[in-house]
Amino acid sequence: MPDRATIADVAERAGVSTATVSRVLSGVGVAREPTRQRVLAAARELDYRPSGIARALKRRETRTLGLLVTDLGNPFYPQVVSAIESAAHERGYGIVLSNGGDDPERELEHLDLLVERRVDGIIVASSRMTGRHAAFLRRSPVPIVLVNSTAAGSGIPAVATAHRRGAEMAAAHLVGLGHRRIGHIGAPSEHAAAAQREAGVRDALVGLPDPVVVQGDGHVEGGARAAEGLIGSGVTAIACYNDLTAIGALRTLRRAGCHVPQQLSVIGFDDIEMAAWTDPPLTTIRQPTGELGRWAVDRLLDALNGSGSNGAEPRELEPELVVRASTGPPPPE
Amino acid sequence: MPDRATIADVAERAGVSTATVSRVLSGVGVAREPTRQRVLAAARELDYRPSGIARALKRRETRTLGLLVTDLGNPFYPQVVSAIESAAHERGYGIVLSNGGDDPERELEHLDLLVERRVDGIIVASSRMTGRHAAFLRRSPVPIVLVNSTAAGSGIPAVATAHRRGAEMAAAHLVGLGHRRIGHIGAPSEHAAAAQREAGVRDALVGLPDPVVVQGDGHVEGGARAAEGLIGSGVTAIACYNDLTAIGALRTLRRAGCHVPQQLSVIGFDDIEMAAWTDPPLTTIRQPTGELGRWAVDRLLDALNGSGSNGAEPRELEPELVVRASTGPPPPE
DNA sequence: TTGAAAGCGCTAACAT
DNA sequence: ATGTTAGCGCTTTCAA
Repeated sequence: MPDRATIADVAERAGVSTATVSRVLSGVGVAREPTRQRVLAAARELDYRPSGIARALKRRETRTLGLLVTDLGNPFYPQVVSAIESAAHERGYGIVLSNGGDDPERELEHLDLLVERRVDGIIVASSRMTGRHAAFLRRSPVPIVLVNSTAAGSGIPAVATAHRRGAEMAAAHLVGLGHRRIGHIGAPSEHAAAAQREAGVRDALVGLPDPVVVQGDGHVEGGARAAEGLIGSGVTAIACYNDLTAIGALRTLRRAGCHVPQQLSVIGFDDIEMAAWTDPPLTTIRQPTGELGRWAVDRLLDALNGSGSNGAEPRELEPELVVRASTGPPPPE
Repeated sequence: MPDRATIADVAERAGVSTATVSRVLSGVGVAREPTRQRVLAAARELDYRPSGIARALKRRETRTLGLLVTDLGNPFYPQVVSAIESAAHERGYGIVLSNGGDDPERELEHLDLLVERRVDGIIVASSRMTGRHAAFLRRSPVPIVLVNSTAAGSGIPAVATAHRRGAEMAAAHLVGLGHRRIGHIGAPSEHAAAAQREAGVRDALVGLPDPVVVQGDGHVEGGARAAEGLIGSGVTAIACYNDLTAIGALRTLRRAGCHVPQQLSVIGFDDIEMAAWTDPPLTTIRQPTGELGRWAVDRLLDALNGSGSNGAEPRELEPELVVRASTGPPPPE
């Protein structure tokens, strides 16, 4: 492959200085029309592509954002990644993807690499958020924003779904259908949203019996196991921590010969794509992934421009109830 | 934020030249131990991180690979992305993610951006591959490798699952169970693997009736619709283009009151995570995503080092039959 | 063993 | 309206 044309090559061919080429191509400053045309022609003929590297070195910004994801295995995250990529792209930013795994050490290493690559900012999308985790994120030499998890008190800006509100909507939906004894399959406390979602369920249950709470693991297996504990507990509906949990619960119930929603209602959280494909299709709370991505990117860019309404409260986005077929009125007594 | 320390700052603090700092930190060349220590200390004290940008400009390589994905909506791709990211990371490369969408125009634009960012090479992961598509990929000024789709005759290196072989394994599994009349739900021909998978099914059916082939769309909806056409066709088993298709088929069959696998067997392809969660859990052909990622990265790096065993045949990787519960013997006559 | 200096390809003052 | 020039932060000859 012949070496790529540089700005000097274009300048020479067009018979102008590199400065002029730069001006014409970046549309900044002015140039007489004939000059402009010559430059454009030369650039085209040489198939010239400006070097983002050289530009980044000069401008001291790469127009690149780091995206650190810990759990691409959860089908919710690809949606978020996709949304973030689109939002960034629209604003002229590229995304360097880092698959953190769940090991903070490894994650620290990834962070370092992102910093060496001189990303302008970093988005961390992860459901789990421990204190240790937050501690080293705070030390980042680059602006960070968290998506869908908050590092309480760390001052790290975050944008998240209104988890508590969403869970309340879920439980309220069940109550509205006539359910009074409600079960909740929760997630371990390192899931940043676990406590809020449980609280939300309780919010909807004022004046009603407390929910029967059992612990899952945020995945299908945990949901399946936890659901066993709920069978015969007298609950007529289960609000699950997330869709994966609900899918597990659905499986257990089916195997136990328990009909959903005739005998028991199940509601999830997230609205991952496959929620529509379960049997019965899952009623759930949709997280606004598109908005989440857009806000995360915008907040980060704000921070870069110093116009940071920084720290402050996490920005909360409203979720939405999606009624499908896994919920219905409780069975008659 | 105070400006990041540069190599000059470190040099000054350690009382040496920048050249020495560079040598010590990149471990190239030699330095007396005391010098080394002083440099290391200075770097640590200043929390120095070399600028990958400046380095890239000098070395003319970014140690970054572009990853162009067209269909993050298909749950198979996150697995591939994850595998590629890990493989690249292990070899010291970062990944710039581009979410192509399915529009070749848009994709071209993404490609351009990757080139401007001076990625060292590009991996394209996409199930669809039209002639037009291949045509512009061939013009890329940067080495490309295709994952799981081949651009026949384009000479673009590719690594893919042995689709034909996999489909044959699927159909052979059904035949082995005693099935003789087999249905196949295919995908539109712009899916690079569609033809091969159909051929594979036929391969396993020598001496048996031809398969009954109906067309899906590679997604759940298409699978569901296509399966309707198969009910009452006399087939006792369905080999599906992929898992999403199979999930759609499962849904249709359940609604039609047709028991799987007692009355009809269903087998998928891909082994996406949720294949294990369907009801019944889906028997399928597992694509070796980890290997796929590793090979793709390695092939690309080979091309970068000129040691390209280039063009040549697409490298084919062996899939694996995963038997779950959606397949069984045909019903007695 | 270490240092001086010349770029890598661009942009942005500053001149003209 | 256009050109000259000084870097951005590194690596890498080449000299000492």
